[in-house]
Amino acid sequence: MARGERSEEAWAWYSAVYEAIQEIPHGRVTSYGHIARLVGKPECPRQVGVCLKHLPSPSTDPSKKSSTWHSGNVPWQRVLNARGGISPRGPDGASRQASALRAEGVEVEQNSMREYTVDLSKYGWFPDMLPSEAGQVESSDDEDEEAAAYHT
DNA sequence: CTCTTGACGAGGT
DNA sequence: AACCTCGCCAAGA
Repeated sequence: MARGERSEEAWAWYSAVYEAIQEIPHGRVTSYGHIARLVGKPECPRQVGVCLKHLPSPSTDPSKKSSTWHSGNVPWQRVLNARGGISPRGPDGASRQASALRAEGVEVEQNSMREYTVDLSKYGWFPDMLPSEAGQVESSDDEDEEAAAYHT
């Protein structure tokens, strides 16, 4: 199976990841690992990065059919590593992500190693599961981290 | 076709 | 606390 073209399996993986990322509220951030967990592959945070790497640009290319997902409708900038930092990858990539985050009110700091970081305790978004899929919300007693970062 | 490489992360040394 | 290893799996080379 999966020999015709991009296997449907891979497609499904990408879709799930992009959809999960779209669930991240404006002005909040989460980690690759968390997205991986949300889509049922807690051991594959790496693959989440792969998805973003291949995220199409929103570039209005007439010859190209409109991709369902692109950097224009997928808040890729809200995905950071587990430490709340923006991974180095490209020299300009990190700064671009930092700008995008700041543009939506997220405070992005820069440590001595010129690495951008975000305070996860303040902007982190780590629900147990996707709000869209959460049929039941276990209203426990301690869920105040959500309220910690409201008000822009 | 095989081999290496990652927008990562947890666990072990 | 720094560094090493493994898991995972799609893409490039």
